[in-house]
Amino acid sequence: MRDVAERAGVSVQTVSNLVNARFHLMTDGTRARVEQAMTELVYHPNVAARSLRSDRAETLAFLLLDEGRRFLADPMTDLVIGGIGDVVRDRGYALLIQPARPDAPRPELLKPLLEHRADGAFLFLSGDRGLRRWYARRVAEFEFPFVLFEHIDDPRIPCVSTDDRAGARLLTEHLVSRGHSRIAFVAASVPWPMIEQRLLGYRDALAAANLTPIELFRGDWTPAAGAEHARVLMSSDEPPTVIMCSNDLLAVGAVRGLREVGLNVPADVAVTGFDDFDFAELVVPALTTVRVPGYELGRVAAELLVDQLEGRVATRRRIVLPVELRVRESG
Amino acid sequence: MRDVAERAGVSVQTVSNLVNARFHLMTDGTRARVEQAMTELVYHPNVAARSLRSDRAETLAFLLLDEGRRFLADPMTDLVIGGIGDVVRDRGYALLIQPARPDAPRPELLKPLLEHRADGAFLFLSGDRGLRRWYARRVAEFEFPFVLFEHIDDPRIPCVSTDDRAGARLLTEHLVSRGHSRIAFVAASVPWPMIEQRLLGYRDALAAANLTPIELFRGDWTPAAGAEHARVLMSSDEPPTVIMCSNDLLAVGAVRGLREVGLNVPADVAVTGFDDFDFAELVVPALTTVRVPGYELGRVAAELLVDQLEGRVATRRRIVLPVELRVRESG
DNA sequence: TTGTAAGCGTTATCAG
DNA sequence: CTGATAACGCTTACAA
Repeated sequence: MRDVAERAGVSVQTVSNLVNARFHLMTDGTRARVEQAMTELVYHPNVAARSLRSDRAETLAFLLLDEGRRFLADPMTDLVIGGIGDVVRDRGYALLIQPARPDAPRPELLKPLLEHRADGAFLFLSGDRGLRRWYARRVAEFEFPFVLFEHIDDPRIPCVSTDDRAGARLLTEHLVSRGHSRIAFVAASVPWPMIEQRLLGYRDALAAANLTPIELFRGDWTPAAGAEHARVLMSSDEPPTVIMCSNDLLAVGAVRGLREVGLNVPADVAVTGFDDFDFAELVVPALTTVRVPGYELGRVAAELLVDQLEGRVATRRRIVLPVELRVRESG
Repeated sequence: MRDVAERAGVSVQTVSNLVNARFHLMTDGTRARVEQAMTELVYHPNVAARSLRSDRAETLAFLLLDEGRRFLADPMTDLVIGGIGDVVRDRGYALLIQPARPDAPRPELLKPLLEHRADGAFLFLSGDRGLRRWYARRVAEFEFPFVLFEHIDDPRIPCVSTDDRAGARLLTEHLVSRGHSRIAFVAASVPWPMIEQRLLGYRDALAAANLTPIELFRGDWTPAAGAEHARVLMSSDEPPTVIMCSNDLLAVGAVRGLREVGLNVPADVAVTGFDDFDFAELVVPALTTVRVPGYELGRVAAELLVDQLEGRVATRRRIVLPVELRVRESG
């Protein structure tokens, strides 16, 4: 910066003003000279120095608690990060992704915040509810701006979510209306807020129809796990007539698992998914599922956080996005 | 840091030494006292100050040239980032993702480097070959450590790639051996290094078998584009007997497009993919494709870059990973 | 409108 | 082994 100032024959102060778009503090001639000097020297401000001084990193952190070794393999995570990424880029921030395992309190998850590497955070957490709360409380205690991806009661906490409970209820009601009475719900073993809501919606609808829940929690979110679920359920004494999978990945696996034991979907057993990932309508049979707007969810969360950071008063700090039933061939 | 020093009754220097694991510069007693003070004050070093002083951000940048608005939606990009992410985390670096459009020279792509936000970069570039070279040259000129995801001749440039050309040749030969003589190759309109190699492999095999290429470049990498390709090709005067799609996403779309006009795969027309994404063996019919080790590619690149950064002499600076033919049901 | 000088938290140098 | 001090590049009072 000193070099630029010297070359343009002005003080560093003026260069700084220009970099920070305070154009009213200089003549047009000065501005032009400084700009020329900047281009000639290929000058770029050093962000470390800037954020040391201003205490703002202009970076937001996506803090992810996920047991998978390859978190980017999860389509819902991708959608959410995609939505966040588009917004924060447009608003001039960088995005830092920090994953950790959901099995125990992990200090590294909050490191980007504590080390002043990020100005605020998105909390996309799985695992035990108590542990999730612990992280949220800690971030709140340190007074870091953040947005939580989970609907919780505390009105002081900004949170965004999708209406998974309503979606699951609709889907279950649809299945009941088709005459099904033995409806199984399957999910991976690690809890996720979205999945908890889907389970509640399922139970709501079953209770209303006076049916008995059949619930199975095990494995991860891979098609292989879905196939295994299907095998386990179909070899029980009273096998279900529908396998309601808590996401599309499990569903596509369940379909395959059923086919391998000679069962046809939906003729012999129905299968439903959840999320409506791109492939859901491409597989055979096309999946009946619930569309969850993950990309939008990310966008909304990012807007909420950036507004919060820049001191704008958010109109709403607790947002729930609607979901939509998609009836196709599988159930 | 000053607070920690005061509380422990030592100088800031000693605290700094401890943070930087220079334990031999203090007594065990001092060390224990300082560590206690750090925990009590929940102290975390400020990375901005550290990198200002040391001129190292301990961050690596993934510089991506992709026309898609939602770059994370691409499975190959995800795999590569996943591999990189695992390695850089283990080696103590953060990863910054910076995307830009491949249509023109985009100064923002190199900003993380120029602003000293990152110490080195991964160049995952698409678009015109000349433009790709321009970026690589610029990064090299500034002497930033980097790794290029593309095989190029210049021996000074560290690069990693997969043997797409050989894979495409094998796949084409397989199709020829099944008696096909009208084999079409389809791809999106924006060039990618990997795709260029696949095209070359396809042409190699066709030339060897004395067959005429049928090539179609248009649209993007979505299943919808694949369906459109299929429609265009099948309505031509001499429709092909195989549609060789340059990735699995197009292939799954092509299968669907064919079904919609009443054609059966592989009975009426064969379809092949490329990459072997997770869904390739789950769709119906299961895709014949070529397995490209994207995750491994990312890992290898990250190891190369970190070694380079930390002054270790790389054993090899130009790495090509093997691919594998996967013959399934579709072709 | 422009210039001067202090200070952000850390690390490196050098003296005790 | 420990402590004082300067410097990294920038922003922001405040002075000219």
